[in-house]
Amino acid sequence: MSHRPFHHGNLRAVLLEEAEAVLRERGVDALSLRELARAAGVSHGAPRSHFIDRSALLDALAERGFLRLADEMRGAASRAPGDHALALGAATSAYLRFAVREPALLDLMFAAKTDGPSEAVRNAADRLFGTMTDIMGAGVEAGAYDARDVGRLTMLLSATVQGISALVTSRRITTSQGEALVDDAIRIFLAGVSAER
Amino acid sequence: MSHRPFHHGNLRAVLLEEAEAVLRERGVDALSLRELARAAGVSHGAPRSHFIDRSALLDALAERGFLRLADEMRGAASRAPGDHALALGAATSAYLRFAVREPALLDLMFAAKTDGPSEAVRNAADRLFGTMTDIMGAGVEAGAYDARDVGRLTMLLSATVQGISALVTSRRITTSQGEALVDDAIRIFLAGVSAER
DNA sequence: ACCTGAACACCGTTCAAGT
DNA sequence: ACCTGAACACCGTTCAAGT
Repeated sequence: MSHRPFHHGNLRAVLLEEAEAVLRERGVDALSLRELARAAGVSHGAPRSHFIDRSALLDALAERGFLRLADEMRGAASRAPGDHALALGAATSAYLRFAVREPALLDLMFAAKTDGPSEAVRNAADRLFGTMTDIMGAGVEAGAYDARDVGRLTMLLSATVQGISALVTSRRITTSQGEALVDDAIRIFLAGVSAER
Repeated sequence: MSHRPFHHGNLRAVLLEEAEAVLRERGVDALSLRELARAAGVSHGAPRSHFIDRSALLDALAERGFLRLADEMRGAASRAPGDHALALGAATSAYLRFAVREPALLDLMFAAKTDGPSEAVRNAADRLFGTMTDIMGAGVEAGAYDARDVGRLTMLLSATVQGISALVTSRRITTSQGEALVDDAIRIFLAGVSAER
């Protein structure tokens, strides 16, 4: 049975993987459903069974991007369980590395879509934000700042890391300038909140 | 003479203006050279005389975006010449308003292009950064921080404002949350740098 | 449930030709 | 110098038909 040993039930996964590669190597503009279909060895109409249109594919990519980034940040932070400052640095540094590795994907994740994000994308973005909140929450027990500052500190830090990533991926600054900037931001934020009260 | 009273020497300007409108109302994906040509009443090959290809048009849009944003920030800051904190708040708030007004354009300005920004776009981005540096520089005379902190404070602030804008345009947070966040960021940055030394 | 393949409308890009 | 219009290759999307 199944003279097409490859995609039987996993065409969706194959398309997504290939799409991620194209995105990484040639950018969004080079992403075409028909080309993905050719690469997967199926007819040009086949992707339709898994993605209603091109933007649905882009949404799925953005969704997976958020989930991966959340995982990578959580993983980085967990490798320095005792030291909160170190964990925070590791997590933000993981964000920046993701940005450098997948610039077009990050663009997609924060694209200004006219109708706003789909529910799936929104949920995945919330997952990332939740992960960041968890990481920042650990700073309270470490005595780095007050519990009631966690919310806005998390928002502020995620915005700043995203902004620094945008500067790096758009080639406004180098990766190492970006790294130094992230370190600066964390230090100044922590100094700033404690100086404020 | 000139039975086509409209575009004689200004087709380029007409195309750009129409392109900005399409970008604002329907996003980048809806931007087509052929449609712009139709709207301008010229043949589909005509834009070629002014933009070598679609990405050259996008570059021109990004370039103009940077120049406009720089102007708007400078204008906002100059309306509070005496009070540096007020001027800084006005300038960053102008950034955020630009982001809300032109989300797709801002995306274009910070897009992660595979080959990096063109020279024209890079120069325009430098202009924006120069404007921000000038605005931050005024804080030294006002005694808000040390002259040698201006560089990284400017980088940090521009990254943060860009990141907050991205959160707003991607509908992760509301505009008013974004405004509050910008105010927070400025206050914490200024508290942080002075606490550091 | 998933994929094929024809059909349609639209696009970017090139280029010889006009003015 | 700028614009026209044909030509080409490619695309997204739809849909009846197959398995």
